[in-house]
Amino acid sequence: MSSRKITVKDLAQLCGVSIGTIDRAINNRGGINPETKQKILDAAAKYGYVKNQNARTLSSGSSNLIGVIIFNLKNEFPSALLTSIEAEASRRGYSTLIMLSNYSEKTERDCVTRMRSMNVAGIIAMSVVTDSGYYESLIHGGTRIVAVGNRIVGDIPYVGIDDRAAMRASTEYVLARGYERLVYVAPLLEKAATQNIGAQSERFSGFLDAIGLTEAKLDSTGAGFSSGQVEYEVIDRYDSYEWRIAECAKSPRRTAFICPSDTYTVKCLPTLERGCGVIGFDRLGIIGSLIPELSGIAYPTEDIGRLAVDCLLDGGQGQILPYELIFGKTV
Amino acid sequence: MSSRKITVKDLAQLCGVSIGTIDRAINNRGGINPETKQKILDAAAKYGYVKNQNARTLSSGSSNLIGVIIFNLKNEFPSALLTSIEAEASRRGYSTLIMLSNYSEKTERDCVTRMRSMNVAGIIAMSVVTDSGYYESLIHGGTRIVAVGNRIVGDIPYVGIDDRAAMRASTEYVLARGYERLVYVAPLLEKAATQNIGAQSERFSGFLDAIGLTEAKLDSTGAGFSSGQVEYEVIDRYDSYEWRIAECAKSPRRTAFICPSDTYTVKCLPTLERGCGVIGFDRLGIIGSLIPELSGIAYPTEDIGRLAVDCLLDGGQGQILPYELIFGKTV
DNA sequence: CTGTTAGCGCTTTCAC
DNA sequence: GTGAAAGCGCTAACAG
Repeated sequence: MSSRKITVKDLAQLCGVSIGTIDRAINNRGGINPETKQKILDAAAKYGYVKNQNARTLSSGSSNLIGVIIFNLKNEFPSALLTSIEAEASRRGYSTLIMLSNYSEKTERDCVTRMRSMNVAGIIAMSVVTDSGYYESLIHGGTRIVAVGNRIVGDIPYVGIDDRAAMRASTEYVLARGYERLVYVAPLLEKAATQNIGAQSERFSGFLDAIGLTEAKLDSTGAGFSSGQVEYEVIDRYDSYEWRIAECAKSPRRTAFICPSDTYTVKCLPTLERGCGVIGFDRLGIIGSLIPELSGIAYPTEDIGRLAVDCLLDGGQGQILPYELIFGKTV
Repeated sequence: MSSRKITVKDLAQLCGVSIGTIDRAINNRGGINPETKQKILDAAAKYGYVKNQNARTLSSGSSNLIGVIIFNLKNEFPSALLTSIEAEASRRGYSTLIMLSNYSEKTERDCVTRMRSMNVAGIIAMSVVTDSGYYESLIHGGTRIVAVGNRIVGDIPYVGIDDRAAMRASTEYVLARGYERLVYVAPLLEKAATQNIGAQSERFSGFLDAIGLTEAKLDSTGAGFSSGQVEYEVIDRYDSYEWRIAECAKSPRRTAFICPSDTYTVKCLPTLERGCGVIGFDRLGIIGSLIPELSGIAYPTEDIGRLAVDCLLDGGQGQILPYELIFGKTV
């Protein structure tokens, strides 16, 4: 293998044609003699020609890079999402530029800037940015954006499910099963004030929809409250939340735990032995194949990743996918 | 925000200087009047100038992209590794281009080609390629490569621990605790023939070292064998391996499960209740904070990611990091 | 200290 | 069908 990389120019010389012809062959455009084309392709293969993407991007103005901004890789969701994004991007000839925001709004903006400086074809973002104007002005400036996981306020294309409706349906299912006490387990809610936790807020709204309460009312009644025959409790702080789950499980009333994320679902599983119900949300990875089968919402991560890429590249307006409520054995 | 991106040329016009001066200011090189520099930087900020990395790379010949090839994102290790690589790369002003090989040698090579076509500064790879000549010729051709997770045969720089020594120490510790039966749980070994499962093979060698057996001998004795007072068994196939774990746990002899990956460790945890011992390998994520504390090797993923980036950028020869044997409560 | 200029490798007209 | 040439935006070397 030679040390310097071979270029179109070299190839032109080698084949005794002009670089224009090389280009026609390499990018199989029309208007070229099949024989010369074959000759060129053979030479390219023989000499190990690899096209310089930077030059291509610079010259053509469009790159084959898709930027992906996610919070981190600590949960199943971002990993799974990234996997399907990468697969679809690859399939369509694009590469994936990943950056982690670590839930920092500033970092997220830095990522966007860096991505723009590389002329990415577009950006798929699980955003924490709360200022809706930011992405709107980017879009206005010609940068393509698609939001996943967390919806961005304003009219940024979003690919995902209707989290609110899903949680509402999920909760209504639990109510229909005759539980007398519902415990909503969402410690992450404590961050709602300072961060865009979009999907989690939506889910909580769905829960409130189902039990016929507004958030305002909830605030005035405190964390524990009741409505009709049913008692409710919301675990909305990280502080010793596992202990609180265990405590709730001791109630004499038929209790079900409603988890808006399987991160919490796993913490509730031990309560099954006390006869409690548990319903989850996400159903990614191993948790989807538990025995007994877990009840809850299956999040279509695979589809979301794929469709986000398609939406980005084909210029769609985003879309709301159907969710699936699994009637398992744990509720 | 204007629609067209502003360039050095525009900036030069705006500031009434030449593009050479703009360059000196933007890349803060010497030989420029502090005042003009400030004026230029102000203008750049004001007009939202973002440098075109493709042009920079094309012109300078060096990019700020680091390619990372991993099998997939389904386990804790690649996710954690990617996290630390991304952090260090970011810190040093580099971005991370991730591609998944899905354990396919062909895909891995495609990834390498695509990365080379983008002029990445270098590639960090968890490789499955078995042909050592491949990467060697790449290196010879000027591409920087650092292997992590799986060592690549030949003298490709590798950053990681000495897996063999670690497993040997781990096994010796178990032996010293007086167990009468050791079950090595490594179904992945069934892939050894067709794939570079490097680290896993090393670990198995370490296990054999500890019990004073060679692989050849093992082969001739079959999966079950004994040496001195101690009995050994190797679970080296995926086929109903969880059931086999459960069966092994029923033995009247004091049994310990040796897991060369925590993927298997979690499957063995239920046997603790029968008085069995379990020792793990990796200790990533939640498993590191289990109660009772898990015995086993802690894999320094954080350091590996960071050092792999440094090694790649600073041209080191790779390095073997110290491992840590945690004397937990499960053995 | 600052300006000029020649590329980097590829795409894309526009002639022939 | 093919060739020639003008950029894309930036860097770097060389004058002034």
